[in-house]
Amino acid sequence: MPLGLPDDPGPARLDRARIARAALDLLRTDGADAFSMRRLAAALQIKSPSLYWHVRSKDELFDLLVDDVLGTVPLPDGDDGPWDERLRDLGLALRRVLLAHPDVARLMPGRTPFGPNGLALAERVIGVLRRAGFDDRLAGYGYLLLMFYVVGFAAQETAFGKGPDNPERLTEISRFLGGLPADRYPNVVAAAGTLTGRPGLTDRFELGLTGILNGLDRDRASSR
Amino acid sequence: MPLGLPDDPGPARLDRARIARAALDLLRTDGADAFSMRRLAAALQIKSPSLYWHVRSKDELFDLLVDDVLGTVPLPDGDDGPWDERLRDLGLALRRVLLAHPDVARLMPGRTPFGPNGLALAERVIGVLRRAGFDDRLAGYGYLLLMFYVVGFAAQETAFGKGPDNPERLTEISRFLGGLPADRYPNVVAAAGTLTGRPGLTDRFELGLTGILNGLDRDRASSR
DNA sequence: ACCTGAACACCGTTCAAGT
DNA sequence: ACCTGAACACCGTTCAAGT
Repeated sequence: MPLGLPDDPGPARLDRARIARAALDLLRTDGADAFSMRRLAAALQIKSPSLYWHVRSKDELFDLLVDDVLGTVPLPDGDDGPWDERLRDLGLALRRVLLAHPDVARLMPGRTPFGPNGLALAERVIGVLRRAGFDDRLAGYGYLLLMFYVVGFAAQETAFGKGPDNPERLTEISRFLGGLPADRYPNVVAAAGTLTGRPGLTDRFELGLTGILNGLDRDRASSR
Repeated sequence: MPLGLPDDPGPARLDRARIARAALDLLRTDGADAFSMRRLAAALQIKSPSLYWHVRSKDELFDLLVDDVLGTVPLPDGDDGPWDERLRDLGLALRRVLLAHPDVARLMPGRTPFGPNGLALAERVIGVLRRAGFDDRLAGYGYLLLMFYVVGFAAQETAFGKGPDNPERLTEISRFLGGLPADRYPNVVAAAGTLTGRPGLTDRFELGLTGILNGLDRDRASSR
C-alpha cells in the first residue's frame, strides 16, 4: 500500500449511470464506429464481461443512452400558454439536445424511446395535446408526428456534418456537390452552397415544425 | 460434365448489381442484425473476399443499396401542375418505397443520399422549387427539409413495426404501453392504442407533409 | 480480370470460477 | 453481489496466390 494515498478508492464502483456516462464520452470522443463493449470496458478500467452484470446487452445500453439524453430535455411544467407554442419550444429544445449528442441522435431512428425519461416526455406531449382538445387518437398521432419530425431531422442533420462536430465533412460534401457537371445537375450545383450552409437550417427546422403544428390544429378542428 | 446440362452456366457472374440484389434479399429475409459480408458471400455461393473486388467496403455497399432503392422512386418528368402538388406526390412516393424496404430506410439517416439516383432525385426536387420561384438558397433548403422529413418519418415508422413487416413488434409495444400504470402515465395509456395503430399514420404523414410545404410557400413569399 | 485460402485484428456474449 | 479468465462463434478486411 503506497504511502500518501491512504484512502485511495481506486476506480469508482461500477453502476449503470457510470457505464452510461463513460459510453457517452467514448461515443463523443472516438465516434460510433470505434465504439465497442471491449473499448468501453477498457475506458472504465474493467474487463468487458463485467459490463454484462449491469447491462443485458449492447443494445440495451444504447437504449439507456437514448433515455439519458432524453432526460436532459427541459419539459414545460406548468400548463399555461397555447399548446402549439409549448410544443414548438419542446421541439426546439429536443433538437438542441440531439445536436449536442449527434451519435445518440443517429441511434434513435430504429428505436422506440420509451425508457423512463422518454415516457415522461411522451406523457407531457400527449397531455398538452389532450388538454388542448385533441381526442386520444389525435393526441397519440400528434406525439408521433412531432417525435418523428424532430428526431428524424436532427439525426440526418448531424449526418450532413451540421451540428457542432466535424465541419470538414460539410466542406467535403460541398466540394463534391459543387464539382458536379453543371450541365447534368444544374439545380444541384446552383444550390450546392446552401445544401451545406449551417445557420439557415435552424430556420428551416422551425418552419417545418410550425407547419406540422398548424396541420395538427386543422386536424383537431375537423374532428369535432 | 453432367449430361443434360450442357450449358449450365453455374452461378451467374458477380457484379455490383447482382451483389446489391442479393444484399437486399438478405436484409429483407434475415434482417439487418443478421447481415454480414460473409453471409452475403455465402448467399452468392462465393467466398467473402471476392466481394471486395466489386465493392470497396460494407459501407460503400450500403450506399449502393440506398441509391438502388432511391432509383425506384418515380420522378415526375413533365413540368406541369403546381410545385407543391408535385413535391407532395414525390414525398408520398418516396415514403411508399422506403416502407417497402424498411431496413434500407433505417440505413439512411446517417448517410448522404448522393449516388446517381439520389442526385437525380435532388436535381428534380430543387428544379421544381427553382422554377416555382424559390431562389437557390431556399430551393436547397426546401430539398433538405423534404428529404429529412420523409426519410426520418419512414425510418422511425418502420422501427415501430409499422410498415409491412413484423406486426408482432407493434402488438408488443402496444401491450407495454397499455400496461403502464395509469396513475403515472394517464395520457400515454389513453393514447396507447393509437400509438400503435396502423392506418392513421399515413394521414398524419400527409398532414405533416402538407404543413411543411405550406411553410415553404410562406418562406418563398416573404423572401421577395 | 476476377476469385480464393489463409490470416489479422478484432467483435458480442457466456459461463465457470474467483472474491 | 460483483468481477475476471478463458473461450465460443463470429466479424470486416487484406493480401499473396491461383486461374
